[in-house]
Amino acid sequence: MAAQRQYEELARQLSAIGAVKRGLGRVLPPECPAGSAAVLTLLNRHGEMRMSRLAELLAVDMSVTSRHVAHVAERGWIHRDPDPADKRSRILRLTPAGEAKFEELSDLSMQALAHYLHDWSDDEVDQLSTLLARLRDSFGDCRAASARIPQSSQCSQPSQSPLSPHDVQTSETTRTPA
Amino acid sequence: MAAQRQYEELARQLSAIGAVKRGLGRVLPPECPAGSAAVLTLLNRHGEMRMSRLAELLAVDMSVTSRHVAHVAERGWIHRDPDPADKRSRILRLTPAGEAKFEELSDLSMQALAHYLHDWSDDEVDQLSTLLARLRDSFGDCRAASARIPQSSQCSQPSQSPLSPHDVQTSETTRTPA
DNA sequence: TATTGTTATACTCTATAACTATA
DNA sequence: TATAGTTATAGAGTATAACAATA
Repeated sequence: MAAQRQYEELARQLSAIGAVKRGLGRVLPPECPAGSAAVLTLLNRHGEMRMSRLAELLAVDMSVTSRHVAHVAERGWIHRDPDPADKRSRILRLTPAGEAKFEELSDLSMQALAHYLHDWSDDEVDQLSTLLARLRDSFGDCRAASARIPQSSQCSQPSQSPLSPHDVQTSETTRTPA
Repeated sequence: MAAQRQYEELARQLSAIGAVKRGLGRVLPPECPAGSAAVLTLLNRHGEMRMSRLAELLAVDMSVTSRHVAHVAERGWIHRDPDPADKRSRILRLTPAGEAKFEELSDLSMQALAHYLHDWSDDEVDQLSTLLARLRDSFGDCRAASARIPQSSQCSQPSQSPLSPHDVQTSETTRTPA
């Protein structure tokens, strides 16, 4: 449990981080905004999945996911095949064109990061990634059920014991068992 | 200079951090969206300033700043007095009502952070704040002049020697000497 | 009845460009 | 001519609610 002074500083930094995200977004081609890039990236990384799973990975509402997915589907970058096991669902997967587009986006992003972070050490990049993953995880813990925050108290649920850098990564894949 | 694999991971984490920001934004009262809260926070922290300075601290265009400022001014949370030294400029400063509103927002944000990050150590919070500050600084370096990113190369300008945690904070205050 | 996904609507944030007033 | 700030317009991202189809 940190001091208020530290939380204030963290809140300021989080508020300011939007500028970095916009900077990275500016290297993307106009036909592929950040939302579309996120869809392609997650499908490339995790393989085919349903809408609901993608919505969880994106951490946005399903309606938002639906719009992003429609955008990339219209451009032929993904297929939306009906799920034989559940006709309400659709299975999303990259097309060859989508894989090519992902590679193009990835190259652009990697060049930008290599440019801006040229004087960062490997450890620093890793540390930041790990802390961001854990940050998202800490917020995800208390989001789904009741987002109510009790007056100046702590989470009442049993604390998920301190995460090792390796554990953090699992949050993405364990939150949707089905 | 880190490996592509690390940049990919960082890019994913940055893309996902929006969920955290939205989570924090949800604790704010409806009459004070995140943009307004940022204005109040920066004026509270840095004291009175001009629009152009605030736009830099917010890291958004002046037109965006103008809208956020108009919103908080309409609610009586700041004053916009003409600058006697330059009649084009306006000096922004918190009103007593604005200070009270800031305290209210601060309390809400602090409660939320204390809630979600209850199992974070002091060091971890500090590390994340420091790395985020440095991240913003690294992107700010190459933003103003020519945002062109040379094909797979590095910044050609003399590298600002590795920052200590303390140096990072100065970037906000040194970028606008006038 | 509950769940998956889509669509309609509204709101926030942002950038570009045109404009006013002043330096 | 250049700069500080405002406003109009457009676009991306998001959430809520109503809806259709299926479980």
